[in-house]
Amino acid sequence: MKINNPTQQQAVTTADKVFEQIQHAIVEGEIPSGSKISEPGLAKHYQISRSTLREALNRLEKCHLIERKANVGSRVVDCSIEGLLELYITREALEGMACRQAALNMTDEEIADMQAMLNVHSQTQELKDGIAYYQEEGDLDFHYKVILGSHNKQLIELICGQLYHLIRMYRCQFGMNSPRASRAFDEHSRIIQAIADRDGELAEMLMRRHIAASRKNIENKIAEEIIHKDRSKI
Amino acid sequence: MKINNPTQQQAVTTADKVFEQIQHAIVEGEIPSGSKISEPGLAKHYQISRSTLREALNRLEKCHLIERKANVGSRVVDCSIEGLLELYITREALEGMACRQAALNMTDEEIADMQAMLNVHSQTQELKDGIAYYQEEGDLDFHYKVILGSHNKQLIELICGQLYHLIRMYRCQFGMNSPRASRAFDEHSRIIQAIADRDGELAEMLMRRHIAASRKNIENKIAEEIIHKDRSKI
DNA sequence: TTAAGTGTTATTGTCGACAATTTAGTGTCA
DNA sequence: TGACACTAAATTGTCGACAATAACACTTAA
Repeated sequence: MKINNPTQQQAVTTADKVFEQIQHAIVEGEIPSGSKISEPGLAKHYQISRSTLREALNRLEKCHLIERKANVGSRVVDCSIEGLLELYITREALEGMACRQAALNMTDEEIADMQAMLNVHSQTQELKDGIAYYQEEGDLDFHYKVILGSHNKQLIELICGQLYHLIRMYRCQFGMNSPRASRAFDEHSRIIQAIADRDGELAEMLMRRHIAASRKNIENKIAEEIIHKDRSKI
Repeated sequence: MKINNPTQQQAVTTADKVFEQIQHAIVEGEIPSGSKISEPGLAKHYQISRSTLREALNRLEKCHLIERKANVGSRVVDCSIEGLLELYITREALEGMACRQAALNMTDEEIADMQAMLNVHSQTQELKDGIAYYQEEGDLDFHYKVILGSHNKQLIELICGQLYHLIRMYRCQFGMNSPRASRAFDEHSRIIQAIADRDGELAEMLMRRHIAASRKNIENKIAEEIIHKDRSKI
């Protein structure tokens, strides 16, 4: 499974490939957030025509990485703190419901598969003290499996197809490799347990708390940084 | 406020206008759901070039009214019962959270405005037995105001910019002018009350029940229709 | 010095044509 | 008759050029 787009098919057209390249560049911050996009410039850079580039820009707009205004042009979305918090609130709603649906709709095989994955992660975590690996791939892997397990095309499309690119962008730009690794692991375990018990209500509640905890963690971090900056100013 | 797109600006470019026309045609069923879209055909019909048409198609894809496959073409989404139920589940999650946020973030003026609107609706409802008007415009108006009241750009864009076009499409195609008018009115009242009390938790719960009730109403209706069909077959 | 107005430049929107791919149809062979 | 291969037609993807709009610089007047 390609972790970036588990739902979409492989890129076949050049617009697809350029879309993925630009997407990567935006997420990684190579194209800075908030900057204006020059169609002629980017087209020349990627050696394609403007029509093809615009096709790629449309896909970027679809996953909320750029914003367009008629007769004015495109800008990369800017990563504000408010935007990040709004994103997490939306995520809490969608993934919470996805988790509830997963408890109702996942097959026994899918559940077993997810439990096996968690075992692998737990060993890897113990071996490597696993903060980096676990949070980067493992966390996304877990959340993807839950979302796909909802068997709800709307939820899958909205979360995996749209929100997650933005989330990855924020993670990169704000340098969040999340220090909650071990605690997150426990929370993941409990969520899987609730799904295995087919307890949708509990599963949703746990997932929402799990994401809300991340959000509060971010809020605290931001608050600390502000305090730190204020001190250095004085 | 234009009820179809309270968030977007007015259409200025021809691609925008054609987008709105096709959108209307799809929602109203003039272009049947599930049918294939011929780019040369539609371009000729609207007297525009294929480039412009493709720009419009991209926006239709953005609000999930059509689906595209590389090198194959576009199809109007087909209105399956499963799709409708999935849509309502997603809506329950998003609007529930939007309602919670509205309770936290709406200004006193916005709340007063919404209460005034409900009063107007109640009178109109009594006057006309108001099923048609209330459900069509009034219901959408209420939900829009709550969503906008969340002051959360992500939620607003996802619900108003994307999901609601699909919902209107299903409403038209399945001929749902909802017989829950008076009951829905009571539920709306209670939701506004919870928002006015700044009780986010209750507001979310009530909104979720409100939407879940609609969903169950649909499920029952579908079940009846199936029974009816089975009888007529025998 | 600022404000408004005007002309120039650059960017975006739209167009028609060509290339690449898929689909449909035809014919051949087992 | 059915399945496979091949050809032809239609559709989609890509390209470069032109038209329309917005951004910028400069001039002029208060």
